[in-house]
Amino acid sequence: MTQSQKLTVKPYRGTRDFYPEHMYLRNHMFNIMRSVAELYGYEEYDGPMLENFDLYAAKSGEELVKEQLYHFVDRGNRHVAIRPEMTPTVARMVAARIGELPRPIRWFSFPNLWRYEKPQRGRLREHWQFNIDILGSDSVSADQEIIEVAIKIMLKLGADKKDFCIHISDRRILMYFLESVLKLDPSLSAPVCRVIDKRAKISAEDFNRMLIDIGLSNGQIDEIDSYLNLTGKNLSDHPVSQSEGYAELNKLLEGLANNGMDSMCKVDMSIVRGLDYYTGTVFEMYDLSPENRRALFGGGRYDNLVGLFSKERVSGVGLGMGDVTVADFLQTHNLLPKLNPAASVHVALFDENSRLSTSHLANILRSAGIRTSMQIESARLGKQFKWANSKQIPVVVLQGPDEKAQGTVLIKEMASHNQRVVKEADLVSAIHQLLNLDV
RNA sequence: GUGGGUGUAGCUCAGUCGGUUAGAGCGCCUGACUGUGGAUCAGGAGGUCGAGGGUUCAAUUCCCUUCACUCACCCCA
Repeated sequence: MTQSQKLTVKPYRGTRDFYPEHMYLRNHMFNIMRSVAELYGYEEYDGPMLENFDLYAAKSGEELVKEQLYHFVDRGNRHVAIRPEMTPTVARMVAARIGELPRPIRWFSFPNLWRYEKPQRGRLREHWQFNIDILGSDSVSADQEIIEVAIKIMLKLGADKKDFCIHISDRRILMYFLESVLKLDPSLSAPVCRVIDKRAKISAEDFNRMLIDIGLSNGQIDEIDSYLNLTGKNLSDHPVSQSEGYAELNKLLEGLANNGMDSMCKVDMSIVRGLDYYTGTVFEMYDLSPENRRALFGGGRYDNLVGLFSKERVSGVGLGMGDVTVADFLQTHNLLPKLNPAASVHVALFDENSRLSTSHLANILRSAGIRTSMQIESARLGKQFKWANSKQIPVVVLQGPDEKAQGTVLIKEMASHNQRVVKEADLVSAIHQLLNLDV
């Protein structure tokens, strides 16, 4: 092979390699999410990365299927898709056992998802997403629980209460507003929703012009303005307080306040969300740092996705949290975890003659539960210490001929440069002591 | 899909108004130091200057195309 024929080392466009330091961060985030989910009694599941193409053709947005879905025909002539989202898989799995699963169903997962995007900040072709759902309950308490889990995760990741805010709305209030207050032609509601969704990002002039372009009157635009300015306080005076969604939203806020979560939440009528299948509560979490003002993740209540597969109606509420956006949040707020050394102790190898006894020493440490790496290639001791230093391993153990003859071992603490000689029998306790001091 | 910016060593970047053999810092390897790492010193490896084509006596430099990265849109969570 000539130079020009060498394969590229770059990962496929829009995907990432997770080197150990990246994997460490991903595991850090996911371990915290997992522990909070389990604390609330949720169970972990997973599904295949490949699904029947029809699963997405049925319900996911047209854009998603036409432009962004990875799909192919397999050797058995089946039309197969790589999952772009997890919700259809959850719905399918729940439907398959609809008769036997005790409800509510509390599940979570960490799927990798694929979309044929043009890669850009915060959007890649493959990303991992923490998905958590509660299915089989219509109660707003389920909505509350999902939001609580999200908040607990943020706090456990190290976020301050002032670092983030969950913006909450309810699709039913929005629908009531559009139909009964604004008396909008149903064909206009989708484009109007899209403009409302965008309002935070665009100027008031652009906002008004877009609504005029759609065909709204100035009076209607004023109505929309005052609707979007509603908060929890003045909501009760507005005509939408007649809607079913209003009562539900109130209950949700009451529940959150009861558990001390209300300071991290606020009513925001401009929250719409793109997916068609949301029917009730919708929410998005925002980073409050000026450097990273954007939605971190979102979710909401979707009624009857399970109905695609089953006669039975099962509603659910859930959220998806992407690894990319959460990592951005941690970085913005200086919350990235310190990389843990791969081993606590490195056992140096004096020379080839001491290989067997050195290997035995290393195994004594491992039996005691101490993470221990051992020198493989014999090399100059300076090189071995240098290696341990570059891997930030805090302790190096060495048994040369002198120590061997006396039944002792040399222990060196790298940070302080201190070293001492202990009896072989005291090795484990001496290491334990050192490592505890370190922490 | 649309528009802007950027591609030079593993990384961060200089440089070339077109002209011998393309540089620095950091990192890596070797040695000074055959029982000890963060310092110092010396040396070394590593580049078809993103790729292809064009203009020219001569292209890393100018032109075209293409690919990749990146930002903003579009779209979407």
